[in-house]
Amino acid sequence: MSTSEEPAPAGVVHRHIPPASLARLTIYLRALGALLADGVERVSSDELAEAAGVNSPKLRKDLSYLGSYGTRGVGYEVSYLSDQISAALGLTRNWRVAIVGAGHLGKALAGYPGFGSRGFEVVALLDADQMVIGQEVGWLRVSPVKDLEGVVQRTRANMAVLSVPADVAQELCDRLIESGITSILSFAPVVLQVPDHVQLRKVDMATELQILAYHAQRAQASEIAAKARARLGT
Amino acid sequence: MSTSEEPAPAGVVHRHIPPASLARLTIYLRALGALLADGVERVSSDELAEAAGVNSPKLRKDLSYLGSYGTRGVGYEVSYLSDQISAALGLTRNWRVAIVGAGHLGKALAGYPGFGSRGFEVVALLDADQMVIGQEVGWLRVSPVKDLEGVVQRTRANMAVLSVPADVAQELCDRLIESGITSILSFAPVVLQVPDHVQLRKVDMATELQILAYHAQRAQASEIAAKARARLGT
DNA sequence: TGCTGTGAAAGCGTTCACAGCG
DNA sequence: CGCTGTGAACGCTTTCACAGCA
Repeated sequence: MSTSEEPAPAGVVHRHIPPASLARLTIYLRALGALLADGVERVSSDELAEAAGVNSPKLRKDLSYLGSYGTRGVGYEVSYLSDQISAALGLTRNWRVAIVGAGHLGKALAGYPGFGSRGFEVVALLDADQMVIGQEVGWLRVSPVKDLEGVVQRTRANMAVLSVPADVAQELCDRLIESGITSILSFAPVVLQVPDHVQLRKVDMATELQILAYHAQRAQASEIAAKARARLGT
Repeated sequence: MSTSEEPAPAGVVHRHIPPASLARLTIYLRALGALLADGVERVSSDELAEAAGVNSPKLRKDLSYLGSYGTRGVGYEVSYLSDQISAALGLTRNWRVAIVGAGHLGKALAGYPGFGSRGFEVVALLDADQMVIGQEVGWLRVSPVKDLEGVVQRTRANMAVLSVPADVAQELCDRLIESGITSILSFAPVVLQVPDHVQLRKVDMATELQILAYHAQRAQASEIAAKARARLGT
C-alpha cells in the first residue's frame, strides 16, 4: 500500500487520492482536531464517521488510500491519524495566501479563524478602491491591486483567493498567474479560463442557492401532488 | 421525454435531474443571462459549452434531462432555453432568504448582486451582537437573532443562510428548522445534523483551500522528482 | 472477539459515436 | 449538411461482506 510511482523524493508521495475522498479527508481532519481539543486519544471508524457525517465503510475506504494507520480491534490514535492526513494533504508546508478584493467577502476571509491555523497564512490583502487601500484588517494593511505583481513577489504568496466582482475577475486571475500563482480559489460568479498547470477552484453561492431552490420546489410539488391524490382518494 | 411520474399537478415536474448536471445547469443559466444581455438570440451547444467551461456532449446531455428545447441544425434560442432552465430549477417561484449572522460574510451575502435577481430576495438579516443589531445594510435593518422565530414568521422566509461561527451553528440550525425552514445553506465549518426532510448544503473554504494545497504539493513533488531524474540522467 | 482494511459488485456520471431532424 | 438528442460503453464512487490482525 501507499506506494510512490517514481523512486520517491524524500517524502512519500501517495498515488492519487480520488477527488471525492480528498474532499472528505479535510472533514475528517477537522473532526479529529475537535477530538484532539477535547482530549480524546482514540476513535473507532464508527465514531469518527458519525462525527464527520458519513458511514463508516466509506470512511475506512477513504483512509485506506493513505495507508493503514489504524489498529485492528482498537481503532485510530487521534493525533497520529491527524498528522498522517495533514501530511497527505500537504498541510505541513506553509501556504502563503494573497486575498484579492477587500470588500466584505475579502475581509471575512482575511479574518477567517480556521485560516491562520492548519498551514495557511494570509500574507496580503489587495483592493482597487482608494477608500479601502491602506485600511488595517487584522494584522494586514490593504495594498493597491495596481501593484499586485510586486506584492505577490514581496510576500512570496503561493496561493490566491479572488473575492472581486465578476467583471474584473478574469483580468486579475490572468495577472495572478502571470505573477507565478498556480493555485486559485475564486468566489467570483464567472467561468474563469486558466492554463492547465493552474489549479482553479470555485465557490459559487448563486449555484448553491439554486440547487436548494430546485430541491425545495420538488418537495413542494410532490407534497401538492400527495394532497391532490388524497383528495381524489376520499 | 420529460415525463412526469404522477398525473402531474399543473407545472411539469421533471423526473430527477442528476446532482452533477444540476450544478452545471446553474452555470449554463448564468452564461445564457450574459448572452441575453449582449443581445445574442441563438447559441449552438458548442458555443454555450465553451462559455460554461464544459464540453458540448456533456452540455447536451445535461439539457436532455429537461427536454428537447433545441432546433437540430440550428441551436438553442437563448431566452427560451433560459426560461426552461429557470423553470426546471424552480426559480420562477420567489424565494425569501433569511441570513443568520451579520458579520463580514453575512453582509457580503446580503449585498451579493446575483442574489436579488433570479428569484431570490433577502428578507432578513440577523445577528446576536448588540453593536450590529439595528445597523442598516442595504435595504435591511439587522434584527436580533433572539427573535429568530418571530422574524422568520413575519418575513415568511423559506430559505436560510447560516454565516455564523461554528460553535453556535448547530443551535441556530435547529431553531431555523423549528421555525419551519427546510432549505439551509451553511458557511459554518462544522458538520450539521439535520432531519431528512431538510435540505442542507455546505460551503467550506477550509476544505477548498486544503484541496488546492494537496494539488499544489503534488505538482511540486513531481517537479522535484523530474529534476532529480534529469540530474541522474545527465 | 472487535474493529480495521480491502476486493468485488453495484450504482452513477461522463464520454462517444451516431442516429434523427430541420 | 449541421447540430441536436441519446443509447451504449467506459470509468469512477460507493457499498458491502468478510478476510485479516491485535
